[in-house]
Amino acid sequence: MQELYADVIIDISHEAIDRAFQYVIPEKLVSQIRTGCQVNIPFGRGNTMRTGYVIGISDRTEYDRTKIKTIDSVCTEGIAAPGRLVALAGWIKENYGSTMINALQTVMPVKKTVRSVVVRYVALAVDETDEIEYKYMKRNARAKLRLLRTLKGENIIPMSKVTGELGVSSATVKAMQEEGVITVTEDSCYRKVTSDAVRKEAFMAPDIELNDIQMSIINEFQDDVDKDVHRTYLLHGVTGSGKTEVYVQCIRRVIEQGKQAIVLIPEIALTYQTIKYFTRYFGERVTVVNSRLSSGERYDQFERAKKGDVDVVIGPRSALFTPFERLGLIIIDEEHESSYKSDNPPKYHARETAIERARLEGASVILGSATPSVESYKKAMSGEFRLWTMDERVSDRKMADTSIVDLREELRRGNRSIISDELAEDITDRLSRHEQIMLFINKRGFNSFVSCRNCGEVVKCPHCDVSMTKHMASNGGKLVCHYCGYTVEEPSKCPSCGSRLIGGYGVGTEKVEQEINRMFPVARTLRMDKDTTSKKNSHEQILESFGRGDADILIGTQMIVKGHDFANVTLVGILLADLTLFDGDYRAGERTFDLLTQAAGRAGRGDVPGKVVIQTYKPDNYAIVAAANQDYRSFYETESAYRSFMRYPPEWNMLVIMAVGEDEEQLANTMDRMYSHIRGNHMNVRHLAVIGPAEPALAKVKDLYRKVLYIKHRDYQVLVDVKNCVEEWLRDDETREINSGINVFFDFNPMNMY
DNA sequence: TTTGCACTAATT
DNA sequence: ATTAGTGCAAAT
Repeated sequence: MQELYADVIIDISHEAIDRAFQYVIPEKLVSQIRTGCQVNIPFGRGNTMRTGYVIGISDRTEYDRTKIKTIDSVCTEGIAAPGRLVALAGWIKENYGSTMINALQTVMPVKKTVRSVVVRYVALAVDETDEIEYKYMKRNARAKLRLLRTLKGENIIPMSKVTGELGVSSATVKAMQEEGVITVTEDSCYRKVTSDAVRKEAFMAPDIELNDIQMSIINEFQDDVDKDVHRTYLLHGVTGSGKTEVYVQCIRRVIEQGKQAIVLIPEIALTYQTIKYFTRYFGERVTVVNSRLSSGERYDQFERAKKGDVDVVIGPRSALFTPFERLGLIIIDEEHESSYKSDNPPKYHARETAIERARLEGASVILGSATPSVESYKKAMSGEFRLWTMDERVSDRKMADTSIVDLREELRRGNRSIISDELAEDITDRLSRHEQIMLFINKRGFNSFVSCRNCGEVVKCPHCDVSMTKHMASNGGKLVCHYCGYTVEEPSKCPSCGSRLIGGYGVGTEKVEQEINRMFPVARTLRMDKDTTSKKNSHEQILESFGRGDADILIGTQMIVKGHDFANVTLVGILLADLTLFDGDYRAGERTFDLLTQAAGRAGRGDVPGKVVIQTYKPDNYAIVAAANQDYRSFYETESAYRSFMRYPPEWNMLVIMAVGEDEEQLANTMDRMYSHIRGNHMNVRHLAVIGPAEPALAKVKDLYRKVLYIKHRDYQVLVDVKNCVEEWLRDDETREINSGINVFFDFNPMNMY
């Protein structure tokens, strides 16, 4: 019989061995070992027993057979949840393309980094040091002596100082520890994640009366839960229709069954408000993970979850991997958000991954959005997802009035400013009534580019092949690259032809603020974009300040649209709705629709009806018109027809293979070879489109050249086959030599075009 | 020549 | 992370 081999990731947190090692699977263990198993294996020169995770099984060796050792045993009390998470990691690796290590690290609660939080201290273990000091001097044990003398003066010092400043190796410390001269102590700290203020409101939820739609949805969910039926539900609810209340009630049903729930929300929505809402219902049985937690703190939360100390975990994408023992429900709020797609490998989508995890563990999934992704809505239409629709606002509040302003018309009338006459009039009106205004423009900076009117040259970043954005500083203009952060002083004459006719074009948030201050000197303005929110908490501070009424007008990029709700905002101005339309990728229409719908949803949440002014050069565009009418269905019909006509997702699937390298010529060579290899291996696959190699819109970032191949096919699995084929080709020794220094990434159904 | 120490390289 | 092997300098 053919001998089988297992790829094992050793449970040691060190970069150099953070890869798979092959082991022989002994015959008697063949039946027990599968991907995700935890095994004991001999490792290293001393063959010390260690644990590891089986991440793959194959029948061929990729290493000298005589040097392959044998698996000792299987860990029987295999921790169930992480075991399944390894299987999930395997699924991620297969479907999104990455190394297993990357996939494992994404999925597993990272022990590696938790170590960094454990602080180790070194202290003297003996009272009398003279004798030992003399002994070390005699033996010329310089490192030991150094440590001993330092300890004499300071009693206790952190390990980092010993290995760093003092230059004493860990081996020496260990030796001294064994001699009994010193002791090493570990100190790990647990920290509370939710603030005291939030905890004070635990279990204080008011009894909200549910409306009929909410009731029927919850009842249906209850029925399914009782029958142990697990599905994916798409909750399509307009802003203010009470989606969160539905989430809470569904979570309750799941907890009653003794199961746990994960709630995913976009990072930007992870605010004090959201946490408070859930804490009111679930008290200290709910916990929060977010990127501001150190990985150690996150590990603590994961451990609490695993032990069963909490029932609900709220967090961004990464919270999906909370190791609950009995997972019952995964909720993804604002499921259309692009932040659910990871932007580094493995580029997994949390929505699809959540559905897979739910399948593996027998749980349900609820996807919620006011503007569902075309992908999800299509599945809801086909019956793959159960569709729940809530199209009424909870307390009968009216939708805002919307007005589309044609900027071409405005220009013809001679208004060259950023603010149309209609919007200006509305602003004046709201200011006089002491109501608040939000102005939205999806570009930060002052001018979006700087060009020369003499020679037409646009100033580009020397590292990135992108035009540079002009920002205003106290000491004049600066040009900033939004991709790598490279900054230069604004040139006074054209760097290419020397002409003085050089100037900035295109409007950003800074320019808008200046213009507003000029037109409405009495108005107090606040600006919110990546530049004003770089500091910790500044995001919340700006929103809170605006909520208190410290300013009349809030100007910002999309982050203001996804922020809080303000009762006093009665006017929302979208200054240039088509900015997102010109992004040039197939999701541009969807992104525009989402942004506009959300922006419109900001107006008129209080008692006063709101108004939305959408300024655009394309007043007839379907996404803009549909958003103005708050008509999701009509948007979906048009968008979905366009997607299938153009062979884009979700009708078709798409794989982008990107290669990155310093040497442009070598890169081109690699991509040509890759193209031929794919073609050669998929000759019999009908309707497989292989496009490229092409230059992406950003052909160079941070001095690294990029080239892409686009692969399209109806069947996702075909794309996975292509990916596997390329991966195998990359592993080949001959190819590896030619491709050295080039990195290849895969992106399935990308969220941004390359 | 022996011994203890610091450092390196490799892990299937 | 662990450890066998290496070279070095002091001790015998």
